[in-house]
Amino acid sequence: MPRPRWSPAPQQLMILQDLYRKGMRNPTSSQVQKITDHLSLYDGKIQCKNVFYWFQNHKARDRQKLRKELLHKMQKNPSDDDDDFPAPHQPQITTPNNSSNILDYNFPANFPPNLHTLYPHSPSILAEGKDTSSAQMMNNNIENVDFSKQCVIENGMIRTSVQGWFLMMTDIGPNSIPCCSNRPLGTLELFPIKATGIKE
Amino acid sequence: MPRPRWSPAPQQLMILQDLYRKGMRNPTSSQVQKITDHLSLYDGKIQCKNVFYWFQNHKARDRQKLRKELLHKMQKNPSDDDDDFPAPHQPQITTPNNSSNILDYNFPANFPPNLHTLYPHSPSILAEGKDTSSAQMMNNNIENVDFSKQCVIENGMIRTSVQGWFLMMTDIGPNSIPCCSNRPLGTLELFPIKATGIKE
DNA sequence: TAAGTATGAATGAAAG
DNA sequence: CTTTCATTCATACTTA
Repeated sequence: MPRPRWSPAPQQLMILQDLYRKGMRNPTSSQVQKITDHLSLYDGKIQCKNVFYWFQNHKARDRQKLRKELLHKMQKNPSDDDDDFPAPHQPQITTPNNSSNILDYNFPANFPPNLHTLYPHSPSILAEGKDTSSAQMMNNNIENVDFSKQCVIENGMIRTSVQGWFLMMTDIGPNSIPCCSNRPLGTLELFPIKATGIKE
Repeated sequence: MPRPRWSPAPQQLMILQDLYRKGMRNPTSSQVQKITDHLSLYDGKIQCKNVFYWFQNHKARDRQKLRKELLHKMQKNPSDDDDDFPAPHQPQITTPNNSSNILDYNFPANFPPNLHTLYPHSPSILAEGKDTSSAQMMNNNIENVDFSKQCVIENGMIRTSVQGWFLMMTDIGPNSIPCCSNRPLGTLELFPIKATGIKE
């Protein structure tokens, strides 16, 4: 008997959207736990995986949409490729808020992400491989299989190190932005109050 | 309209699951090669990297699931435990094939991994000093547990810092890694299917 | 109801 | 290895 999939209640959706709007992209386990706990006030059947998937999907589709718009823009103004990007996002460092409400979540300094993170492709290189490395062989086609038709993904496990310009903007990791990652979560009460004043 | 990403055929999936169930976790390059070669009988478009990634993901998510279940049982009653992250599959013992094919794989001596493999430092569940990524678990968070040392030993995988990253997997031979060398390699002839001497 | 869409869920691929 | 990204599947919902 497959349980019907979770569907966020309006209140839950508002909270999630607000958190997302505030910059939350990859909530940590504790955050997911607390969010789930809080959202369960509105829907007892919510699970952590729902919150997790919600952020995954929302982020992915937001990015997808952005990518599509960008592509569309670049098709119209091909000459403006580089200038088409908005000005480099200024790191909006918000003052670390030590409020216990999770709705006071402050987005990290590197938010929103630069568009370069959407296409962080680097030219692949070939590398010498040892026959005992299974990872190394991944871009080797087996002999009796022909992949000439499709666009074979040739960049295997080896990538160049030219990544300084896009690595710095990778997102909100637990160990990236100190002001947002090392909160004393053990004593933090993320949902002390009911979510009020949230706008849609 | 090329299919951009490989999707295992049911037969392939059964074979992979069976190998995994038998204890295969980090197949060596030759093993991946043999598996890929064999699975290509069911899907000509399979590549070595597909097999490699399958094991990587399956292992990671299986481990993740184990972690969650363990924490669940240690935190609360497992009475109502249908929530949270789903189990991708349940190990179901199938009739072992005694022919000289893939199913003859014998799992290593250190399999299955006990809980110490997952928590080598006797995790204190309630510790909340550090945030873990939400992808790791959906319901509970564990404190930081460092597997790196053990993983290097156990998997024989190292990382170089040159040119991005690089995976090197040492082949577990009869005289390589002591803790994993008890594998009966003599019966590891996974795919002696081809009657014609291909090579070697 | 069929077609199209929005989105929860899952997983292959890859980055870190 | 862990974590994240991209793609796809599955299904509830919307629309004509």
